[in-house]
Amino acid sequence: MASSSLNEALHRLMHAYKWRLRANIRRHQIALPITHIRVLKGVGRLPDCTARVIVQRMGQDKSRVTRVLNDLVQEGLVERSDNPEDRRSQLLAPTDAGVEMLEKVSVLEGEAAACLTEGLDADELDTFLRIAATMTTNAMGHTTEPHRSHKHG
Amino acid sequence: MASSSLNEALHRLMHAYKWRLRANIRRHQIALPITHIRVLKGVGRLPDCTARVIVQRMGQDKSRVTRVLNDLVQEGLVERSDNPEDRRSQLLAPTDAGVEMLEKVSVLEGEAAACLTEGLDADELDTFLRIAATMTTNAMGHTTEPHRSHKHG
DNA sequence: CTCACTTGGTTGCTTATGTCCACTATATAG
DNA sequence: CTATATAGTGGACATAAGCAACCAAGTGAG
Repeated sequence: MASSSLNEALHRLMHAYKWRLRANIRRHQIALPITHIRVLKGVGRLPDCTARVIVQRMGQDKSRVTRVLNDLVQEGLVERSDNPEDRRSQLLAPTDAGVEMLEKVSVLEGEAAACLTEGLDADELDTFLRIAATMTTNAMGHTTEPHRSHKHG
Repeated sequence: MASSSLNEALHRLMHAYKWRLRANIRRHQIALPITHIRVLKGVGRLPDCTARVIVQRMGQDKSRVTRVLNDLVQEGLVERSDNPEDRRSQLLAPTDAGVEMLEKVSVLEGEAAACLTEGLDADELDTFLRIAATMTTNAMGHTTEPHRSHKHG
């Protein structure tokens, strides 16, 4: 039946996709885990990027983002600078090495996407993306919200 | 660019789906992690199930499956029995408690699937499943094989 | 039969990922 | 100023995944 199919299909797809990504990362000799790559991408793409922005865009835990960011700074791929508008936060930007890395990553992801979409036409891909987005929204938005920072009223 | 969209869409979908599943698991007071549930499902569904079968079906690491199975046996949800056809392996079957758990799980997954597919018609869902399956195959089958399971050539 | 090799399973170790909680410092509302 | 919300950090822990070494049992070749 459909429900069970969907669950299994998603699990399989997740696993396969991650597997493919990892394989590509290896082939390209990139020493970064997937999450780090995603965060780096965020930093590179978003203009006035702060940790908060990353957290919101990726739906990840704050502390996780902090740690990943620490790693990226450590590796010289990202730089923090004071945020003139809020002294609690810092602006994030990729270093030259970070930009270089981002180019590699772009290639890598392009390859992964090309691999996955082999045999699919643009129309199908489009449909898939649309449905995936719908499912994502459905999954997130239902019962209680994912993370409403603590409140006590 | 489509490739970037696909990558991000998959990441988001993965995250959202897992999140939804976890929320449902909590609601149903089931004390099993996702992987354990999947393995239990496999054991329940496949007739002459061994660890090897699970490994192949789920594409998971052998060691992981072993450990999960140990947990499930520990919790009294699965039983091992000697495999008359191969003394290296054991046949796996759910206990009564396991069957009971499987029923709960079935409900839970049904709910998750229902949540995800809200607003999608059967046709769209079907398309999604087909494309997801294609992508999974594409992702797995490309460069080097993960493990060439049993021989066929 | 023995020998080499394969296969099913187990264990140890390491990394990656995700979540919860507590805490600091700053911002902002009343 | 006080109370509370927000941005970020770090600790602790649970889950997930992978790799390598290993044992025991099967299998095929000689």
